[in-house]
Amino acid sequence: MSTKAERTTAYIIETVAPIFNKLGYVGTSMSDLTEATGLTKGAIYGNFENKDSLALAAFEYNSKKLLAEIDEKLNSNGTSLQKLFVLTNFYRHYDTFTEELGGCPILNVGVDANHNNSQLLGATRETIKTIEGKIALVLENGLNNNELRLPVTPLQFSKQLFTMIQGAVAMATITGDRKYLINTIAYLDQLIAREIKK
Amino acid sequence: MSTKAERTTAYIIETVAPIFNKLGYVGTSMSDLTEATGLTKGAIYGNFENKDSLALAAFEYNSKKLLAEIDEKLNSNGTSLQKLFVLTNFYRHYDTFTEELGGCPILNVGVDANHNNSQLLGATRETIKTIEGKIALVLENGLNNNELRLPVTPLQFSKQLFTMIQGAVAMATITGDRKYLINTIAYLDQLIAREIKK
DNA sequence: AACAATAAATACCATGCAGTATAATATTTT
DNA sequence: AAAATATTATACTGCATGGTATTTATTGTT
Repeated sequence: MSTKAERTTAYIIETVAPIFNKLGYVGTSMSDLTEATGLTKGAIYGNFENKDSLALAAFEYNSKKLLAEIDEKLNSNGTSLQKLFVLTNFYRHYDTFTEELGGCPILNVGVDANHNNSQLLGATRETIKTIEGKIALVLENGLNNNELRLPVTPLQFSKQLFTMIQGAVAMATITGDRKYLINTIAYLDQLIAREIKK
Repeated sequence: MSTKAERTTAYIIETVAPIFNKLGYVGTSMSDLTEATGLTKGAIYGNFENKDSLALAAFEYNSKKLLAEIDEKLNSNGTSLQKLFVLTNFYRHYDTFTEELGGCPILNVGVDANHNNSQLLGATRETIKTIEGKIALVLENGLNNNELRLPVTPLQFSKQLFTMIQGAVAMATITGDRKYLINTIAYLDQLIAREIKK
């Protein structure tokens, strides 16, 4: 069984993660966090060194949730092509998935941290690399199994795919219109079916 | 000739615009602005009611610069298709263009303002609508001149195009890697040449 | 149950924040 | 050039910020 401190640490992180994601690093104040958690600053600073480390833990928490979900989709049963479609289908409803995270962590933290917090920015870049790698792996398997053909390297195609997806995420986030997600995913499904399916 | 106040107002806006764009609304302090402008708070508050109105003016300034550039590209001589290629070429070097703006105003302000400043968010959405409309107009002319065929409405295709572009902008911004721009634009040029050119 | 160790609450810094009233200085206008 | 006006600098609010030292409460151990 876990100790008290471990449990409150976990509680703080999961409570605080969507707030940091929504309001940004500077936009989030310690009082926002004490209010949301119902704890005092003493409790929070007893479990985290400072605001920085808390924000980083919050991002890692959200990042892990996202990566776990993507992993699950890409490890589902079926051919590489089917895995890709499961992934695109996930992103079709990405807005509802990211609701409890406080929005897309990559977009929000990536942009927010860009000129303000190099550590958070680095963590975001790592997450991006990881996702691109995961998709590339599926594509590579598809190549090896003779399921599909690619005009470029697997990693390159993965990056291209992910860029388009994140474009839809950005536009949907900023405009508040999920049609950007729906339409982009529809386009990507077509692209996959026509361009890389063998 | 312009009055003194008008000139300093303009000076403040152009000096302050990239700072707000880089650091975000909450991330930018009045002392950042007095330091950058060399003026005192008295001078700034003599020309702007508060931080909000200054941030809005700063965004409008950046937005206008961007819209003017896009207008110029889309009004260049040549066929609709050529105009599109001039536009994609502009976005290929978008990172250097937005350097003096402090980054892409749509991405930065859109994400930053999302849960923090509804007025700025509204202004960003307006800018997006305007750009999408401008591109759609070119596509419409292309249709009328029998230059191209579209699988969807001009506005829909415009949105799709812009989404992919903004995806590249987002990824390039977050990762600091302009290859995202280059590769996405290369893909879009191909797409335009193969899919919609008649 | 009593004690030791840990965790959380309280009360408090120093500092930076947006914003303002007023004084000083430019700039127009006469 | 002098007077009126508009513009900028100074000095100062009140408040919120991140962070901390210390006290109180809770937990785990003998």
